[in-house]
Amino acid sequence: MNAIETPTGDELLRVLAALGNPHRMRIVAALAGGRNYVSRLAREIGMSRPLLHMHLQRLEAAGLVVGSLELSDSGKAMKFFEVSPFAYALTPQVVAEAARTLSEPEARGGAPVQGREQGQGREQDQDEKERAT
Amino acid sequence: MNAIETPTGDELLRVLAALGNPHRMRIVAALAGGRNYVSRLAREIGMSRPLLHMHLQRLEAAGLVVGSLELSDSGKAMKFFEVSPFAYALTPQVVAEAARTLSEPEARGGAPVQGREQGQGREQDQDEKERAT
DNA sequence: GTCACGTGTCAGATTCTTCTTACACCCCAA
DNA sequence: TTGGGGTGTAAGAAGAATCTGACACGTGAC
Repeated sequence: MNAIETPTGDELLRVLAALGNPHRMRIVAALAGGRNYVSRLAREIGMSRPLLHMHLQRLEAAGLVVGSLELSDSGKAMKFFEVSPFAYALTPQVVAEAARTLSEPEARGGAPVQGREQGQGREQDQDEKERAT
Repeated sequence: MNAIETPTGDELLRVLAALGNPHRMRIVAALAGGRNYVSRLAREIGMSRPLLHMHLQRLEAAGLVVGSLELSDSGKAMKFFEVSPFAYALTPQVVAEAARTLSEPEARGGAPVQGREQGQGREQDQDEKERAT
């Protein structure tokens, strides 16, 4: 199901913000060449593990990669990551459509729940005379 | 010429970072509905003009909108903006391809030149033992 | 037990982005 | 000259993102 569909505003926003970072682009690129576990990936791309961990969280929250904790043959728990086959089209129309379903800042940054909370319909309507000299 | 092509790493990065912001998504959405000039657009989407100016700069630097200073019939100089017909495909392969041509942080943030500086071929190769306790 | 290698997470410093406020300039109308 | 509406930009505050270093835990090999 990697057909190109219309994402919600928050989803597209998460995807774009996640991919709009050079480190995360490199991470996705590295994982596109095959799955890998965190420590090894950190070594390969020259990044500290805590940092990589954070970036992977962001990518996973955006649905761009998926991680699974597996047991190696030697009994060590290793977290493998791989890219999910995402496919987004980026055009003015798509952006315009997505922008209509953008939620408020609090709802976005607050809790990364995937349950849709209803749009509050709050549009901006004040006529903002900010030039008050 | 809005055919879907392979962007350079820096270009794609600028596009994604530019679009990965709720305000800028709304700006693109508003401009997708027709061209507009800065002050009016600021009033319509409820944003201060200096702030909108900054966001528009970012969008223009990413090539997503184009602005042109025009003279109104009453002689006032007005800066009109409109969306450029961009079209990017966002898939792991595209990201992987783009990531190979990512330049260094200084070159990215430093000067937004569009002249292509040749890829320096610097891959990460050091084996980074960051665990030095 | 100790070491090597895997996992995760937290606190704090640093750096980047965002946003407001204030200023300067131009043109036309009253 | 004053006022309204357009433009642009710069300084500094506020906030968010990034990054490091240190900690805690688990397992297999020596």
